[in-house]
Formats: sequence, C-alpha cells, structure tokens
Amino acid sequence: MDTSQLLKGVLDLAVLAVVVDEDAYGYDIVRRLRDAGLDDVGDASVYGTLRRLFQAGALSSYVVPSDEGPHRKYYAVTPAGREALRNGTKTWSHFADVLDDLLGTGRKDAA
Amino acid sequence: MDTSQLLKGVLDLAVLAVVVDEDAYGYDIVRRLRDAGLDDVGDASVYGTLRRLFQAGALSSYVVPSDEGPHRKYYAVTPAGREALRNGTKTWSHFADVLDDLLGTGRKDAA
DNA sequence: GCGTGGTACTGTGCCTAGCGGAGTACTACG
DNA sequence: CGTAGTACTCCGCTAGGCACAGTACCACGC
Repeated sequence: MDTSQLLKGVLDLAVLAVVVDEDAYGYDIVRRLRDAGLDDVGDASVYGTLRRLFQAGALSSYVVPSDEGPHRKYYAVTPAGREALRNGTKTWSHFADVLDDLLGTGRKDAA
Repeated sequence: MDTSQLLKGVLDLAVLAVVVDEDAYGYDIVRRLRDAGLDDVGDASVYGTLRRLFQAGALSSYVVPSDEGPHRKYYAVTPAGREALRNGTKTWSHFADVLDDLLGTGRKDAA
C-alpha cells in the first residue's frame, strides 16, 4: 500500500504537532517525523507544507545562522496555528474513529 | 478542515470494508459510508473507487435488475480484495497509531 | 584548493484520487 | 407530462505529496 496518500491532509497536523512541541527547522522536522514512524515523508512535502502553513499564518519563522552548515529557518506555531492544530486533531480523531469502526480494528478501546 | 483530503488512500479501504460485510451496489455503498460517519463522501468518488478496485481485481461484479429503478451493479470482494483489505487495514492502524502518538490524542490506549 | 559528503532550503512539474456538476435511464406518483 | 428518487457514468478541476534538480554553506581528506 501507498502510505503517501494517507498523509494527505494530515501532514499539516503532523508538522504542527512536531513544531508545537518545540520550535524547529525544516530539515529537523523531517527527521523528527521519520523518527516518529512516518518513514517515508519526502522532504519536499514537508518544506511545501511548511510554506503553506506559514502563508496561512499558522507558523511564524525566524532565521538562525548555523556554524555547521547553512542557516536554519526555524518555525514556531502561532496562536492561529494552535487553533488549527486543535481543530485538525479533533477532525482527525473523529475520522479515525469512524475508520476504525468500519475496518473493525481493535485499535480504539472504549475509554 | 477539509475532510476530503483525509479520505485519500483510505476510501478504498472503507469501500472494501463495507462490501466485505455484504455485497453491495454503488448507491447503497455511498449511503452506508455516510451512515457510518463519512458524511461527505462524494458519490463520484465512490463510483470511481469502485471502478478502480474492480479493475485491480479486488472486486467482482454482477448486475441485478431492479423493479423500482434502474439496474444495480452489485460488487463482491474477491480473495485478492480481502488480502488488500487486510494489508490496508494493517497499514492504516500503524499509520493511525503514529498519528495519534504525534498528536497526543487520547484515542489509543498506549498510555 | 578541490572533490566529496552532510546540512539546509528552494523551485518545478508530475500524479493520484476525491469532488462537483452535468448527463442518462428507469420507475413511480400526482 | 413533469418531478422526484434511484442508480450509474463521464469530464474537468484541484489539493497536496513526491521526485528531481539546483543552490549554498561547512568540514574533511587528499
């Protein structure tokens, strides 16, 4: 199966979630996402998402020069971004519940 | 948030899951999916998915004339389809776990 | 001092697949 | 006969993830 399609509409959330945890720059976000289990996110996807989120006002950014490579463009989640993350998370869990139900996975436990 | 993007790559599974439960025709599948909570699946999406799955050999079909409307094209899940559903479900639950983790939803009983 | 390799970002164009909308056909009902 | 529900098809649009290529900066080895 192609995991790539699953990411659609969710990568935003993943990125926001990672950044809200701690300000981060693109390259690092990619690493963190991959570590988290999203093994095959493309870097271009993340950068693209970052740009979109930034333009949407969900992220702010500041550049930090690095002494071991090119400068890093750090991103931080804005209040609007937090809001979006909250909403998205809600949408996601509803959606995932429905899917789990449909697929009959034992994932979702009562509680 | 746009639920529509979330469906990407998952509608196949949802459709398979519904059909595996009981042979069904397009119009009915749409209804069942909507009832299940996927309120805004477009009918065109479902029909498209159906065609794709059929062509991929995951579904077989047979036409049943109806006396209260046009004929119905019923679909049934093939062994290959069952296999695909199993795989897809696995991929899904892994994916959903990762996402839940990232988003810190209390959905999963990971604790 | 030059190539190689890791880090960090940008841009372009492709492709998948879900969606809206229009169109067709059949039945039933007023 | 027109409208409405059922059932399906076709077409063009769009979002967004991806591959690929390119740029730039640093460090290391030769």
